[in-house]
Parts: sequence; C-alpha cells; structure tokens
Amino acid sequence: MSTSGESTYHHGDLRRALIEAGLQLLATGGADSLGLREVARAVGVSASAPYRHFTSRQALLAAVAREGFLRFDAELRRAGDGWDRQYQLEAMGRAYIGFALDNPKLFGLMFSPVLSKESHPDLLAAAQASYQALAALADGAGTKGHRAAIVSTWALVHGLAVLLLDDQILIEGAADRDMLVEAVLARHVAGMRAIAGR
Amino acid sequence: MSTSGESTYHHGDLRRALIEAGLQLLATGGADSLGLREVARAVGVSASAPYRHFTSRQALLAAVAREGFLRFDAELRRAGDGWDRQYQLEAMGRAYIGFALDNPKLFGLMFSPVLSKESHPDLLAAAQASYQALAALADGAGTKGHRAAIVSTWALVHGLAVLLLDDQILIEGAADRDMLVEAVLARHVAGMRAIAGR
DNA sequence: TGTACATCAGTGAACGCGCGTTCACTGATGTAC
DNA sequence: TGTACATCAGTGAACGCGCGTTCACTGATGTAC
Repeated sequence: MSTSGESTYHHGDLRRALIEAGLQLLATGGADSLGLREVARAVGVSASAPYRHFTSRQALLAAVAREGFLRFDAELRRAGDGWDRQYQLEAMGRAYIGFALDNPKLFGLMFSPVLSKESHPDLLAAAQASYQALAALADGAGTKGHRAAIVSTWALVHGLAVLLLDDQILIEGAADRDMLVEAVLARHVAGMRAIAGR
Repeated sequence: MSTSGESTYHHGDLRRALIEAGLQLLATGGADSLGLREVARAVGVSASAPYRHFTSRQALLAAVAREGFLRFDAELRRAGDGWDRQYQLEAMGRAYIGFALDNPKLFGLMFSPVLSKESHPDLLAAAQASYQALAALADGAGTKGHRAAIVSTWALVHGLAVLLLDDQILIEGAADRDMLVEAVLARHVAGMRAIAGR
C-alpha cells in the first residue's frame, strides 16, 4: 500500500488503514456487509490484528460509517457553497442524491439500523452534523425553523435516493434519472415557496 | 401450528407454512435476515425440507417479500377506499408509513437490493402493483400523469418511513411522531395543490 | 551514546458456530386395474 | 374393494465454508538512566 518493501509490522496507522480499506471495499466490492477478516485481508494483516484498534466488528463498522458521514457532510456543504441562497436547496439535494448513488453500499451502512447510534456517540455526532446542513438548507428556502419543512425536504431527498438505489423507480438510463431528480427537486422547491407565500 | 398430534410428515402446505413462518420471524424476531434453517426450525421440519419448495434461500426470501408486497398493496388500497378523493393522498401516505413502522424488517426486505427483481418476476409484479396504487394516488391530487408528481409523493412518503425506521429523526414518543407525519403529509398536499393551481 | 527493560502492535493457530446445500434414504400418499 | 406399484415429500447425516473472537506468543519500538 505504501512504499514497497515495507513490513506490515508496526504499521504506522493501522486503524486508519482499516477504515480506508473498509471504504474501499464498500466502494468496489460485491459484498453488502463488511467483515473484519475481509478488511484485515485487504490491508495485508492478520485476522486478529484489527482487535488492537477495534473492540469488535461493530466498532469497525461504526468507524467506517462515521467516516462516511464526515465525507457526506463535507460534500453537502461544498455543494451548497457555490450557490445563491435560492438555489442552495436544489444544489444540496442534488449532492445528497449524488453521494448516495456514488456510494451505494456506504450510504446503506450509514443509514443502517444495525448500527445503534447510542452505543457509538461519535457516529451519532457525525450524523447530526449532516442533519444540521440540511436544516440550514430548508431554512434557506424561507420556512424558518419549521420542523415539518426540514423533515419534508430531508424525507423527499432521502426517499428519492433510496428508491433509486434500490432500483425501485423505473428509469431509462442516467440522463433520464438526472432529469427526474431535477424535476422532483424543482417541484419541491416550488411547493415550498408557494406555501411560504412568495 | 395446526391441530395437535399431527405429524410434520406430508405437511399439507409446507411452502405456505414456510412463508408464513418467515413473516412471523421478521415480525417478532431479532435477526435482520432470514435463514433457511431458521425458518425450517420454526415450522418444525428438517433443515433440508424447504428445498422441496424453494430452490435456494434467495427464492424463499423472494417469496416472503412478494407476500409482503401483496399485503402492503392491500393495505394501501383499503386505506384509500374510505375517503373522499381530496383526502386519499394523506390517508394512503399514512398507511404507507404505518405499514413500514408496523413491519420494519419485512419492509426492509421488500425494498432490499439483495433481492434482484429481475430473477423473481412474480416479486416484481407484486411490487409494481403497489406502485400503481401510489400512482393513482398522486393522480387524485390533480397532477395527472406527471411522473415527477408521482415520484415526489412516493419519495417523500418512502423517505419519511425509512428515516423513522432507521431512527434518524429525533422524535419524542409515538404521539410526536404521528404529529410529524401528519404535518409532513399536509405540507406535501398543500404544496401539490398550490402547484396544480387551485 | 549505549544498554536494560517495559510496552506496544503485530502473528498465527485454534475455538466453536451456524449457515446453505447435497445426498441417499424411507415412509406416506395416490393411482391403475 | 383390494392390491401393486410409482411418486411424492419428508428425514437426517454430512460437506465445506467463512466468520468473529481468543490466546499465548514475539519481534519492534520507545524510554530511563
């Protein structure tokens, strides 16, 4: 993985490497659920080595999911940055769905109920940061502080992402899919504006 | 399961019984994924018996998911029946989310990407029937035939269901949850009406 | 700068487990005459 | 109605597999003097 001829012994940052390998496997691999041995194998380390850094398989999954939320959050914010306030919602919605489509397995893990957020506080924190981004987004659409408005936006975007991910919606190619996403987002924004009365 | 003292030999309708047990296990059990042995055990039959009725574990899962869609579909339609046209969308949305909350694991299986719909045509058919129900619903809201309108409604309702299921939305008890669902549905309907221009 | 020693971060063999699936089998049921 | 036989729908033992996890171990690294 790093400079050649290097031993895997005293790896440097095995913890980081394992998380990275986890993300990699989710990005390219076939399996839908990560294994401890699988990740260890990918890094080129013995099956028991991860136990130096994670107390259990759950802990590794949580760390990978947390990393996912950090990147997700960063991408959402970056997407929002370049735009005028009135276009932010659509830009971030696009980014939300884009992230899900680009990282289907990771997205699935992040929102999986098998990872109890209570037992992994830093995972929870990372997830909530993403929520804040969305909340700000809905606020920007002129419906300050209304939980229903925030949740509506979130649910719409999340639902569309999940339905596309699970191949539930009949689409004809990527272009058709993108058009559909645009149309749905535009509708939503129009609806929100109409309700906000402007 | 049936009249006592009955042998499991020449069961009568083992296929049906296995599917039923699968639903039961998803409803009450802890595991998130059904196993062949698990289901066989629940029915009180040997581990290899299911192979008389299902070619593989996948086939059993598909059959359970199909049954899920049939019930889902029936519930959606029943929910829509009792209401005036203008309240149908909300009624069915409630039913959609209610089904998901009542049958979290089953709902998860139904919309799981591990079940390729292509290799299970009757599963696909059952799933599409449910889609028809939703399409009719969006039509009823006065936005005839617009795919974006149908998908918006579907995505919103599905997304809200999934987020609630995965404990992503911070809620305070069932009453609070129900209020939120109502508010989100009401907003959506209002938005759709506003766009449709009435 | 060199040495002694504690601690750290890996190894690799082993554990038990439960799974999906196969196979030869056998008892129960249905059918033809 | 009775008998012979084919077929059906189970049994139960066995297979290999990969997993998470534990454990005693050992080589590499860091630290105190």
